[in-house]
Amino acid sequence: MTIDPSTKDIDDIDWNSEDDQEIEDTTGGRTATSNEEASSSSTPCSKLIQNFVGMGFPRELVAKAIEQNGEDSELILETLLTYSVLENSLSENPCAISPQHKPCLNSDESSSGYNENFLDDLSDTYSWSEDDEENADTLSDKERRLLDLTNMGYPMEEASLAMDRCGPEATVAELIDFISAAQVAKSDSLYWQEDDIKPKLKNPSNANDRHKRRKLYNYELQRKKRQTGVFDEDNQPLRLPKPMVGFGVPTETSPTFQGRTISSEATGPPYFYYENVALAPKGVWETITRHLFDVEPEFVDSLYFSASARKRGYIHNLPIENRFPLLPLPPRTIHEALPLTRRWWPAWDYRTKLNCIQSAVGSAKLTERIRNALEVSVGEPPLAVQNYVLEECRRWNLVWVGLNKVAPLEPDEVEMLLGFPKSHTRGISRTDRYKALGNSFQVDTVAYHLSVLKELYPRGINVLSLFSGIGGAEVALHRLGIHLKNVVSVEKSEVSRTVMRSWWEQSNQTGNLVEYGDIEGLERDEIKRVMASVGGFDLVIGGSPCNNLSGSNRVSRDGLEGKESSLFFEYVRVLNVVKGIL
DNA sequence: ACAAAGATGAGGCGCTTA
DNA sequence: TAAGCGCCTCATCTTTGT
Repeated sequence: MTIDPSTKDIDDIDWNSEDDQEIEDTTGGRTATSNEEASSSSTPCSKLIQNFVGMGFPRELVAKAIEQNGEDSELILETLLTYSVLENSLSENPCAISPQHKPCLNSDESSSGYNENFLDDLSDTYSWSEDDEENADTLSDKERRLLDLTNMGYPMEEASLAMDRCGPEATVAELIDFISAAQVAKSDSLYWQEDDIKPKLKNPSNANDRHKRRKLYNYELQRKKRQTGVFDEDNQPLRLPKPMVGFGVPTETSPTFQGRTISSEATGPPYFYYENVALAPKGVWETITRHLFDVEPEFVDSLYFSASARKRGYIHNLPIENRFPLLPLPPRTIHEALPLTRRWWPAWDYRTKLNCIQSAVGSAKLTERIRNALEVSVGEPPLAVQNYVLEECRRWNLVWVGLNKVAPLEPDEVEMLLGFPKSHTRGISRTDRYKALGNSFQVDTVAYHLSVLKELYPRGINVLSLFSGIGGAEVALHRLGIHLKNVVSVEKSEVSRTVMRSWWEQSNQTGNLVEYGDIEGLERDEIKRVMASVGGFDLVIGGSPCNNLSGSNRVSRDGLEGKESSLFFEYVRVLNVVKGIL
């Protein structure tokens, strides 16, 4: 362990001036809500069904809603209203029924393609009486106002959020004002527009096929449900959201969510941020969540920030409002990120995004094998050859660098795709560079989540960085323009520590860097001592080893109890020590 | 010794089809 | 519903070459 009291000049980083590209995520929606009365859901309550059927909802929908929500009448109602809103927004022009506030900001242009796709085919699937008000006297006051708003054409999620934010006494007019304000802040791009690599749902040719439409309808509902990142309290398997955008990404329309509630036990400071692979074996994320104060994981695929995919789960107690991305926004297609490949890219290789960057790369021999396979034919190769080449390209993330020549990404290119400065890992062996980079954060993704700290700590922060690797967290904070007062870094690999220290010096840091090698040897007294010396920690950040969780591991994918991945519990231990001392 | 190449599937999910 | 298919995955270990 060493302390480096650097006394360099103020660095000349181009602080991205304020929140230029700030995207706000105040759109309505709902997070997981506990259904207190769901315990006896095995007996479908016919009275309950009658009640909702009496309101004008189709019986089959009511049954389905009960199936989904148990017997919590409020949840059932919300689900049914969601069906209703979906129905209304599809069967007619949503804006046409909107009041002066124009609630559907992004439906004018962008949703048209969406509708054309398949949703308009759902329009006449179900019908129920339009005048729900007739039955409104059986509803609570809250439910009635919710109905009012949805009948005006406001999305259910936004109406619900507005009611929660504005309190029980708010008038409908006030609620409308809130919703409108939220919508103004909303991005107008739609996530299904651009980057849906392979749209799985085709336009059903027979629009009258009721059964097919039902399937699509259910699919859409499930999608909406997954978007909220529902985490069932009964230890139900945790489902990954699709699209995997967590609480929102800058480049896509945010999923609807309703803020979130974090237990007092989990509330910062200190803020904590934990990361690992999204596609871990079953039960792993449930366990991780349980040990991190039951905070719901945020699953994000970095392909929304980069030209390469990276599906990761993040658990943190940071605010999720007023995030902003690093600028400039990085290229998000292969052609933009690697323009020189365009010239050689064959039309039959329709990849626009790279797969996840891993720690091993394809060999030069493979490049030769592929070249040989391609050179036997002039012009477009036979389908079998295409398939072989594409398979290898996908498996090894190869790009076209010459005629009939594919190659793995260069370390510099990997650095760029992951958001690191060019040559960040220069000076270590090529193999080590690939390995260290493959184990690292995607900087833009993490920075987006951490961006909320800039406002909270305008004078800089103290960071405890566990499993630092090559310093993804530090680079992210630095690029955000957050001054690093003290960084206490714990990293086992000497090679990675070298990269980190080298970056620290080259980026003219004015704070202190304290390095440890072994997290297991970092005991309570030492933590206490170092905290006293730096003045406590504002952020505890780290991604614990994924070795035993990653699907790529064919030898020892042993889950959280695996040799390396069990170090997750060291993260928990150290975090709790820090919380205890603070 | 060091670096590159090759061999080594399971598991999970989305989606389609029977 | 269930079975089947396509796709992807922060990797490890041994062998070979320099």
